Amino acid sequence: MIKEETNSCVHPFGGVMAEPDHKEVELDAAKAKVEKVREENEKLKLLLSTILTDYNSLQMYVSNFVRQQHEASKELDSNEYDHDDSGVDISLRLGRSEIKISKKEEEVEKISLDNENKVGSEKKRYALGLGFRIQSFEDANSTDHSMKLGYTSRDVKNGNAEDKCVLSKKDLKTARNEDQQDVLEEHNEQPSLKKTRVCVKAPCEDPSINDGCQWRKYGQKTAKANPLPRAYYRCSMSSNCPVRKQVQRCGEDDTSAYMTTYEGTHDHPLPMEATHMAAGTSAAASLLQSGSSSSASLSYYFPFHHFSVSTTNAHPTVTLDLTRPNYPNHLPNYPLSSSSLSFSSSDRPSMSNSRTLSFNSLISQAPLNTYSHQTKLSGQP
DNA sequence: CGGCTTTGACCAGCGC
DNA sequence: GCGCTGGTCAAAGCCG
Repeated sequence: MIKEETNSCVHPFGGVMAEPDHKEVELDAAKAKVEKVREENEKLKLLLSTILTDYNSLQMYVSNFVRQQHEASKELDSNEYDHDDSGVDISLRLGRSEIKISKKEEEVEKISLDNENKVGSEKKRYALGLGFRIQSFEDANSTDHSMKLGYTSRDVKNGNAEDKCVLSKKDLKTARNEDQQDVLEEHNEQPSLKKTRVCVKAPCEDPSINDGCQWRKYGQKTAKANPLPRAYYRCSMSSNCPVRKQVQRCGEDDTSAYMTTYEGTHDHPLPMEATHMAAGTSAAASLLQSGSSSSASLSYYFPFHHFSVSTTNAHPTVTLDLTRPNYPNHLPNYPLSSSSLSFSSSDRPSMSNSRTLSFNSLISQAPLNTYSHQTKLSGQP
């Protein structure tokens, strides 16, 4: 575009250049025009980027809105049929979000904020992390009661921990387990159920995708079901961060795919890249929240990827399969260059071009080339 | 030297 | 109660 304009400006006066001293004037004029066109070009670029941002935001908003409508109708259904698990409110805290899952949760949060004398309220409200909370609500009074019980037991435990004189390795472990249990209870508030897991199956040459977090390997095992080693990582961005992940090759016949399982809630702010990851997985985990397991409703949330939900072994698990594109039939000619498919509960549209695993691509293969290399599972070829 | 990985040992949960 | 298995620990080694 600029080039054409430039060419057309070379002889702005019809190519007539009678005198040599006019040449400089013409050159200056041409330069000025080029500069002007360049500025316009920049403005257009800026406008385009603004439009793209708006488009992404709008898409995210519509997606959230429709999802909320969907959840509302589901809630109505569940109330009508009075399932066994009615009255159980599952809330998720994944990524940076200020979306209230339900009015009940808002009330609970208000109560908890009051209990903490509103210290660090904003911090908690905007807490980052992969988290999962299951709370039982029968009525407002019982909620209040259960919460008070939770705090009381935790206070007692903390008190015991302070008084306890740790004498042995076993005691150390016990104390650590109690601390972890505290964290678990704090986030789940229902110890009988294990933490929600989000599995991401990614076709990748390297087992360790850079999801924005810093991980420290603390163990490796070969499970019987899968002879290939499974590596255990702990989040090392904070000394007490309870988040863990497991990385395992999916199978001998599928050596290029790795299953990464995330579990727990970060107790520290996450970098931008990790926020994107958490936002993506949050959408996956929100499937559990909706209580839906039908493929139709899952396709509704993830029209471009294969996914599944399981609750085996008391671990509610969402599996996102990035190795298997799942294109919707009703969108046969969906533009490949279309911008983000956002499952995000994040308040920021994803405009990052960092080399991280992202859920923003419509094509499942697309992120594969963007994995960065960190560590390797030993025992692989 | 500090941080990370490796790896054998230990522990708890679960099924029989 | 016992054995199996998955998850975790921690000492040793490696590396920048």
